[in-house]
Amino acid sequence: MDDYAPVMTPEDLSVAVRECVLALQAEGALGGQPPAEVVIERPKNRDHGDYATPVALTLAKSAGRPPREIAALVAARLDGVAGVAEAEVAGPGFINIRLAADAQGALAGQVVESGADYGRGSLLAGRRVNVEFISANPTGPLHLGHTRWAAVGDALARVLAAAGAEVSTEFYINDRGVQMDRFGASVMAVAQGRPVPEDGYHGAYITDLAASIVAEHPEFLALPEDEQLVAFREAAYTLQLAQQQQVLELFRTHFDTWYSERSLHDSGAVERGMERLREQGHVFELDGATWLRTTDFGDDKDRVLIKADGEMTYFASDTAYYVDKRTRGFDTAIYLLGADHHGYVNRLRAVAACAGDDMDVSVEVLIGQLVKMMRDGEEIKLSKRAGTLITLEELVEEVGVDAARYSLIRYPVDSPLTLDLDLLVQRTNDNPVFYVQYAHARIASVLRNAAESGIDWRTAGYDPALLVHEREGELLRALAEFPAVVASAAELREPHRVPRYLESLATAYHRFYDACRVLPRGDEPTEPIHLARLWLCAATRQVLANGLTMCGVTAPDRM
RNA sequence: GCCCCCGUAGCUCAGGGGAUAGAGCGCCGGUUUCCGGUACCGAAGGUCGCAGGUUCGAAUCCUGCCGGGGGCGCCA
Repeated sequence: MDDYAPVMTPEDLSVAVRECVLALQAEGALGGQPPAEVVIERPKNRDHGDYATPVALTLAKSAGRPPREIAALVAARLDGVAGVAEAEVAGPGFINIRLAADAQGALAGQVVESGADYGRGSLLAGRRVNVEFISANPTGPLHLGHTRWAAVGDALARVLAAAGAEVSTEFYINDRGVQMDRFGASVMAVAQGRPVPEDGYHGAYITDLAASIVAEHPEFLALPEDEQLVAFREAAYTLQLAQQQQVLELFRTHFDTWYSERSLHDSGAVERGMERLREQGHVFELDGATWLRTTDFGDDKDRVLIKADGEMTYFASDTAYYVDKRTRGFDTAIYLLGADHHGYVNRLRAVAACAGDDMDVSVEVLIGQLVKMMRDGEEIKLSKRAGTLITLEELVEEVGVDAARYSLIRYPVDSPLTLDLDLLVQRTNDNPVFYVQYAHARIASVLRNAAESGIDWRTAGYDPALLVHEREGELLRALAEFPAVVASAAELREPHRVPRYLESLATAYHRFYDACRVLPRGDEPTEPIHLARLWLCAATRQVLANGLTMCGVTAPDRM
């Protein structure tokens, strides 16, 4: 495996085409703006070659020549490039390119050698990124609204890391304020055998919390009322937070930092944040309150930091928290928020600007639309009051972690999403996660069979020039796309591109498998083509596994 | 009133300025002596909400309108 032909990936091809253009321009054969980057497409129509580039069309204007003329020049030069079998002008000025079989087939070897690293890149190298998501009150179980973020936030972090960013995930614990007191009061009331206060929390979990706290600390009930409230509040907080953490662990969503709002206040970070804003000159006093002039930076109204009664607003905490993140060395703070928080976008951006940062770089807010659920063809109405709130845990129990995560990640976050529970448990093609996992399991099975037949494909190596079948080419080009998919998913903060890609890769594999026999039949001898196809299988398995891992979904060898 | 999101096949939805707009489901019809048929192939099905604009080129970018969903706090 050390003397196979050099690989020609789409990225390589883009560079090669650009070099052709630059050379022509340097020689004076072609005018116009030197292209910063050359677009390479994978044409849908096979008559248009393996790859195509519209570079001549984009160059035509600045070069002052017809696109087809430019395309002819570039194509002629491209014909001599190693790994390019053919380059021809088509249509209004596209250049259709066909790769040499060995240059395309060599990718399988590269993928297998790269292993888990294939797909990783350096697009975001050097960027320190904080991804904050969920950030629920520790006053109850995580529900469906949090679950989308648990999946998407985690996948986003993995995708950003794959693109080279230094990523840290963070959960902001809202453990301060009246909600906590209401929570504590609710648990205490139940423990005392009294009804929950009108403005309290009503779920059955409150009863469970009260019961386990009383079992552990019967002495709490003897405390004076105010001390008792604190005791129950703190004990319930500890239990509930642990429950959230445990469920998220189960959901394979890992947080590097659990950041307590209390610690933000206790550490003096709030004062430091306030100081930073005063230095920047955007803080002012009015009507006895202290304000931040966020309207200087596109917010529709100024915001109160300290109320006239001297109390900090929630906004003050948010602001200090942002400054704290920056102080901890993050270049970018990404926030994943629900649609009900879209009003926060301009506010957070303005906060960054008020702190002296570039709000287009330092803050990014992703707004997610709501999640609905269906069962038996009918929408499940979710209501806190009616107690039909679905928790993360219940969803996992019903459909499993893989199906839940995959189907939540599969859609752009800014589009509303309806989970069909009946579909998610189906082990059929209708269920995309099974379709992709099945492809992985199928390949694993082929590789197992190869090993059992004593075919040691890995040490035997392969001849990449043998992968000339149409379906082999399709599959190789699909594999070649993966790094660009990961890069764009990271750059655009759109992790859904990964599962969508995996589905197309699974299709390409099934099509290949359907048309190309991998293992020798019966007692046929092992031919070079079998080895080449085994490498192709192994490469596909690797990319499916890498992509599924990026989604936090397992890649099973058997199903 | 102001702000955000959405409008693409019968349904659920992909589609970062490129050639003849795609997938799954559903419907109709096919494919297997042997590697996982939980697969594959084919057919039918579209004024990409409407109207302008930018461009060599628009589902994609811009403006306006129509339709649907969500949101506005000296609350936390």
